[in-house]
Amino acid sequence: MGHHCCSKQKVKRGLWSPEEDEKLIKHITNHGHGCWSSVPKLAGLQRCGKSCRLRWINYLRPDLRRGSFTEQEERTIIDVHRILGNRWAQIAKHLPGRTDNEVKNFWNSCIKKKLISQGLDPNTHNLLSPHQIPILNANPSKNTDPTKPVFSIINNTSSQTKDTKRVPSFRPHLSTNSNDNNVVIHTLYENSLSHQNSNLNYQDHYNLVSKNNDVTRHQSSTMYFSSQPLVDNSTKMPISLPISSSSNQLDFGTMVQSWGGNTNLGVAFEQSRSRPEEYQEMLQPQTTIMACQGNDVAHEFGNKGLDDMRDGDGLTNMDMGTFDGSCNIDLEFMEAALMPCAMYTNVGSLDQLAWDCN
DNA sequence: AAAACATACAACCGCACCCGT
DNA sequence: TACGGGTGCGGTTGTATGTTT
Repeated sequence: MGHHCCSKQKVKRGLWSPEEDEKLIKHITNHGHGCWSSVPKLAGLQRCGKSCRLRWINYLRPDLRRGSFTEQEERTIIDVHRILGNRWAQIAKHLPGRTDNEVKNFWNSCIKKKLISQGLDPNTHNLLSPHQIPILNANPSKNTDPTKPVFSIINNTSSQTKDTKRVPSFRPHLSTNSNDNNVVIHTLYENSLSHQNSNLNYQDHYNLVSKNNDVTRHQSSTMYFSSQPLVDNSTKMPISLPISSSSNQLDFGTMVQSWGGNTNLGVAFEQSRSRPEEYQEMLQPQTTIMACQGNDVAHEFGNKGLDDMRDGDGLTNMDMGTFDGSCNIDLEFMEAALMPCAMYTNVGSLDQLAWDCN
């Protein structure tokens, strides 16, 4: 069956031969394409106009840039895709000489897998949802091949009962109040999330805290924080933010404040002082962010986790890159708690970390 | 060496939109 | 307003090539 536009014609399909290419190039070079449906007849081709157009646009056009994508192009694709989604033609406009088809193929064959291996959902660019949690290799020090992803995707659905299946139900509940430290607390959602792995069980709400009300980018760590509404009212799911990342460091900064108790712990961080000079001014005032959650998980995170990260200068340094394997943070908790706060992290660098998941 | 499998990319298909009649 | 042709777009399929078993 041919295309609608040429269903009455006897047309050739499949790969183009060099002779056909030559005919098409010659015709368009001399006469332009004009009306595509008339091109095959004028060029002496047994093809439909649609096929000619596609061949010209995607392959024969002289201004096409052939060859593999550069890192810069890849970054551009990811950044624009985060904003536009699968609008390949729009994305391709940001890449001179590239076609929508080329971008789409590159995305599907390469970028998509790369994002998944980094624990990111290629559709939303957020961390993968809890039931798709990418489990960090229990002993990453054994993973010496830098080309291999540090995550593998495990679908836990079958091992979970209906009651404990971790399907977050987000109910936007935006409110703002301040504590004595002038830290603005935004309660983003109430999240009925039940988690019974590792004998942990919590059902609480999460908060996002920042000292300023703007979307803030934690430059040196590629972690992102926002005090803007982060829930899409129609889908009730977190909104992804159009932020690009360039660093592959994971640097939480320094903990400067904590408050609350076992049921509502807040942890505030000061940006790492190791961030590049050029960002010092841009990121003022010092960003303070937190993960806030409840029950045992908070306790575990707040006490054991931070203590284990204490370094020699007496401060609780959260530079994840310095972990030596003694840290006992519950990765699942981290994701569950941080993702609803719309924190984005380039987890590709997590191969620097050594976790003791036991 | 050959079969099976995986990957990349070219091409196709169906649909939606625009525009002229 | 309805209709039809032309075009563009995104999803999907097909195929050549590379890799593994």
